[in-house]
Amino acid sequence: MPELPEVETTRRGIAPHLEGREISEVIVRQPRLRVPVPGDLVERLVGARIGELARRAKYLLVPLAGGDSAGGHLAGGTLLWHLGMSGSLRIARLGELPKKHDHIDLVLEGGAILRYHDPRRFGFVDWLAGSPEQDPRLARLGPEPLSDAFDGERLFALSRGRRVAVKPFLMDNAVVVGVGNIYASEALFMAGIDPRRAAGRISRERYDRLAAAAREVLAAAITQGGTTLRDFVSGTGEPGYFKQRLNVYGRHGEPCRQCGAELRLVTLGQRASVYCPHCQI
DNA sequence: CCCGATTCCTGTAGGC
DNA sequence: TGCCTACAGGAATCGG
Repeated sequence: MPELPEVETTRRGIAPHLEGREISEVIVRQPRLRVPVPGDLVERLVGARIGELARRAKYLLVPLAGGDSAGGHLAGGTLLWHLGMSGSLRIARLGELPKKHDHIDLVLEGGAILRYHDPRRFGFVDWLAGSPEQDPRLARLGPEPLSDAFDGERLFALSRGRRVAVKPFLMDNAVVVGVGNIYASEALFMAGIDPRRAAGRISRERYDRLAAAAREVLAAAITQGGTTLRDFVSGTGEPGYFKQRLNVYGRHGEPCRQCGAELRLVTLGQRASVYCPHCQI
């Protein structure tokens, strides 16, 4: 499911096919996504030229400018795209027939198609008129986990007095963005921290380890093209290969790769959480 | 403010 | 080409 590494893998995969190209046609087969597809999306996009793709948290940002044949009065703004938990964006060839759950196509000049597939429809695409950072969905987000603004000091400072378990704390987008269930589980294993531990009762030193672990696991996952559990494919249609590197996520009942103890499953913040009762304290 | 619960959706797994 | 239920989850939202 798309977390930060999967969105980043998608951005890198589709960017060379999109940037600088004009959108010649837009096909919306299913407008009922998590957020309804804007009624004027097609007229906003047709004729627009795509700028440099960016990512903020798990959002993909597609800036639009007026194209040569647009007339121009509607061109501009930014697409805000979220892949939800089963969404993928990939490049399809002109003439490749859509399959079930292929909800949106952006047909580009030159014949490539950006195709959005999302069986569970938890994702969405929205159009923003102004600065993306002023959108309420982006305005209150914490720092990027791979930026200098994310470190053990921040985790320590924000967690004082908090009784919530450290795992949902790490998954809180106001604390740090982009860390979903998979990578929170893996980072806590790497740092040797019990996911059930109250966030406010973890030392500064251990938060330094946790921040470093989160950074490391996310960077490694990006290198591997993300994690494919079921649906995820990159912008070029490839699965991600980080699944084979997972130490705890989805492995409850199996032996810990470090110590051999049986991995345990608990629920924290309404999310399945797997941990090693021996290595994580 | 803090925290837990609920909601959206559909494919898959597991029990019978 | 068996039916039924539980579960997966990002993030907005609500209630205590």
